[in-house]
Amino acid sequence: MSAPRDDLPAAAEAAGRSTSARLPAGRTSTGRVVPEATVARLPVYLRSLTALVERGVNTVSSEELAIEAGVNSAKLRKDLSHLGSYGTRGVGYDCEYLVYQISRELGLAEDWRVAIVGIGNLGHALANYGGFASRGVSVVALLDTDPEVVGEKVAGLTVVPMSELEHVVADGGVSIGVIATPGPAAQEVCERLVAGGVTSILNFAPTVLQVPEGVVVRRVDLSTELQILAFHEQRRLAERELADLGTGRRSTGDAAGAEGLAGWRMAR
Amino acid sequence: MSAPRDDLPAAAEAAGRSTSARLPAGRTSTGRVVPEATVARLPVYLRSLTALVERGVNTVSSEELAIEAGVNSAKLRKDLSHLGSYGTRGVGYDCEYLVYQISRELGLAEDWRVAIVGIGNLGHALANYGGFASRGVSVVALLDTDPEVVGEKVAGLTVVPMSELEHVVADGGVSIGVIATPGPAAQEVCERLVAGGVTSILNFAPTVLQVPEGVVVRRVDLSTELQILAFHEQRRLAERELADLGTGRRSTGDAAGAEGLAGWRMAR
DNA sequence: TCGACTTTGTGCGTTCGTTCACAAGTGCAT
DNA sequence: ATGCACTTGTGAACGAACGCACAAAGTCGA
Repeated sequence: MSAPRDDLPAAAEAAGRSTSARLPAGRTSTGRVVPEATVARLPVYLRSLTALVERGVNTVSSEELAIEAGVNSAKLRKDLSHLGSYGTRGVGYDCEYLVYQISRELGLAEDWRVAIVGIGNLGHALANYGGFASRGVSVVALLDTDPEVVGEKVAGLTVVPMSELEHVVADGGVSIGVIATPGPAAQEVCERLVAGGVTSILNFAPTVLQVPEGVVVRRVDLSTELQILAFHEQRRLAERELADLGTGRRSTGDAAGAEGLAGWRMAR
Repeated sequence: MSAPRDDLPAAAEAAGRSTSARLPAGRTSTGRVVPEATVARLPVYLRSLTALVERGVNTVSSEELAIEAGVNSAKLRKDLSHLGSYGTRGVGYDCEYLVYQISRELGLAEDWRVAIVGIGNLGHALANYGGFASRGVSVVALLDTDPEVVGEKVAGLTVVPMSELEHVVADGGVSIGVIATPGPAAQEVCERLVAGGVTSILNFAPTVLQVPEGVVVRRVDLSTELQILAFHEQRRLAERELADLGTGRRSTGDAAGAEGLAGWRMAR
């Protein structure tokens, strides 16, 4: 049977806390260094794991979880090894325990408060998105300039006017700001968020924000994503043409066709 | 004058990742190879450049453009050098010409057709997003299951029922699909899109899609992004606590406060 | 207790990406 | 012309990330 590590919510302290004097950027509470690339994948693993738990799965091997998460199994193991040795050789990983450990690593034990600025369609979508409400992150404020929108109830919260921004952010203990405004407004909103004490920003506006040192910004840009896809489309097209020129029909073009379809669901 | 620019910690990796099999790093029409990391930044440069053009700027140096785009100038130059030698030493780059070259490289000369599946709040937001309508990418179909939504006019298009999917995609020459459905529906939608001939997918659902070889998937996941920010918040918190332990209260917290604000706008 | 089998954790070579630093080119003033 | 100020393009060093392959560590059945 799987290793019964029953130190779930309790042993957060026992686990790490080497509390050595120096902790240069990059170290976590456990003193380990978690590479950025790994951090970016942890949420994916977390989601796959919670899905498994809900399906009643107790234990999962790196191979299975890797398929679920769409990564290489060696990479998965290395990623997890950065958090500690939480697997059991010959068995795999205890799903629930791993969920707990990854959550802890990501800082989802605390409850980070989020304010969303700009309650258009996107802002609505974000506010209503139940996905993160569940753990670690809770939306506590919605703001907009439009008098039509202000006062409206969205996802159980009342939209407040932009003039309240600093107030709401500072008093509400908000540390993460989400910008879903049109591009031109983004920089100013950003500055006001930071002034209110926000130190992390998720920016959906098509703008590169200028922020003071110490503030982390992540940008999500729809048209950027589409343009990257366009690039790949074009490249594929060029390759196909080139291939056709040569042997008639070999290589990549087919992969997207019938042949590839046969095996595409092997994972599951 | 310390640089106020904050290097985005994870910019390169960020949200999207290609699920498809190793595409042999893109060759351009000229036979050059453009690294993925560069491709991911080109849209940002493109946006900065078009903004400059609109402001009436003719020429820009790598240093200026780099600030605008939030990257290191050496990186910018190397990125651009992958497209060819389009700059003039001692002068800089001709904005309009560079816009043209980057557009061409990204494949925005062609007009890629996009279908959006799932017209909830997010789907609405995407459909109405004017940003990409302008160049290279045009939304030609909206689909949803909900009879309430089907028939509705959004952004000048009528929402059609999901049963039409393969038909609309195949006949409409759609090569890029955007999935904005709830998680559970995503995999099936994906399969049907591919069956209709889509070879690139932008997935907003919280799911890892299984696709046949040759199909490129980029994933944009809100809660993933927030969890990454939570990680950084936590790390910063830990560091601050540790710093306070040492010298009383000269903490990094101040950096986000008044002190940092002084210089943060120098770029502009 | 033993041996066959499974799966983790990681050392290592490779590839990819970033940054530095500077030679080579360009325009301008003199 | 000549020299100066400026900026590109890139070689080279560095660093991060990937993935293979395997020893170590565990399980399970007899």
